[in-house]
Amino acid sequence: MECVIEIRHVHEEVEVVSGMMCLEKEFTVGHLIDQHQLEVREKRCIQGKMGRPPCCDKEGVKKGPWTPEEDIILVSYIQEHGPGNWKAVPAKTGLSRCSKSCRLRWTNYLRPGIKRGNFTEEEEKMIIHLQALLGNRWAAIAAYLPQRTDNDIKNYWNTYLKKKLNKLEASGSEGSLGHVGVSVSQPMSRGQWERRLQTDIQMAKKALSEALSPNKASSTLLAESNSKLSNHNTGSFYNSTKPTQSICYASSADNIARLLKGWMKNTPKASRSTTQNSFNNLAGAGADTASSEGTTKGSTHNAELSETFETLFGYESLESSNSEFSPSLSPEGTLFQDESKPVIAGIDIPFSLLEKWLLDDAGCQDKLSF
DNA sequence: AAGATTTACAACCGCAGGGTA
DNA sequence: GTACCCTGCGGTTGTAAATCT
Repeated sequence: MECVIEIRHVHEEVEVVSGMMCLEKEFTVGHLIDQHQLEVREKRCIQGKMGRPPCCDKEGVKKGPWTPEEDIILVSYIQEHGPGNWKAVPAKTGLSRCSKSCRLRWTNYLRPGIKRGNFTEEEEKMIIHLQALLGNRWAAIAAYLPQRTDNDIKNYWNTYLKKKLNKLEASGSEGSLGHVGVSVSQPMSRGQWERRLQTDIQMAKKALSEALSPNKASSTLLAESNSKLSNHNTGSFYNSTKPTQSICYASSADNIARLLKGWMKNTPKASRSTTQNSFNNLAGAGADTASSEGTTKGSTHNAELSETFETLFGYESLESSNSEFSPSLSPEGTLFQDESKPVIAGIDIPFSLLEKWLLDDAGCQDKLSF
């Protein structure tokens, strides 16, 4: 295929004025892409090697942090085709990323419904409860925290909660976490270990059933979700000293949030309730960032990108966009999380056999009105 | 103020499992 | 049955930002 494209330079980027890239995806006039992307595509055109580069091929596969431009390309592709078939994504988007990287970027960052920022007290409790019950099965744990990714939870556990629990254990204080019966690895005899395990399981069962009770924790959880991120540490149960670092990626999260906001217009009420909150949080966080742009680097770039999003996708046009792209109706069902993820607010919480068994055993069934 | 250290989190890597030809 | 492809998961690493000395 002949590579014919007319462009004009706009600052660091190039704007497609006319023509078509040598990709299956046609970039419309006005589409802004960065110089690097253009070079990559031009190079491939020249080499006649358009198409999918081998996944994880060491050469030609970009690694490291994603740029906002790459995010735009990925999101726009997924907007058109929906998530899935990741193997084809690099080829079809021209991204110099392996399919895995694209999938991870989407599932851990760009996908709608992701809540960023500090974990709430309820979320923290849930993680502790579930980790005690399920171990390091982060995907399973994430299933009970609809707005958090397994990666987020895993990171939070490894960098913060685990240390906090170890500290509490080391100080000999049950502290505020004693009630959850959390196991903290420590040398102990088999007997001690078994007794401890039994206690842990019993307490975790109880704690989990309480945490998952729609009348209690779940409603609280959702209420928490509605609260502003800035209030997270106010009156924290643990009086968390974790520094506020809500949105490190706000410069682009703002843009992504604005883009994705359009999608939510097509989302049915039931699923929107939780997701919209996260968008509000996300957008709000972005707005917060914007409000303090004087101290936020790249704010100008940020503003430009926001414009780019509007230019590219236009919120209004999304009103009539493909309903397939509505998060709750996604083909994969993974726009939020995997399809097995329980709807915390929606009463229907499918438990695994193990969890059911554990909860049944604890006689907590009466607390769970599924 | 500057260097050292810690923290937080995005991203990568390797493996496992499911689907399919 | 099996080889291959694709995806998901959990462990780990790299690095920027924050904090400390």
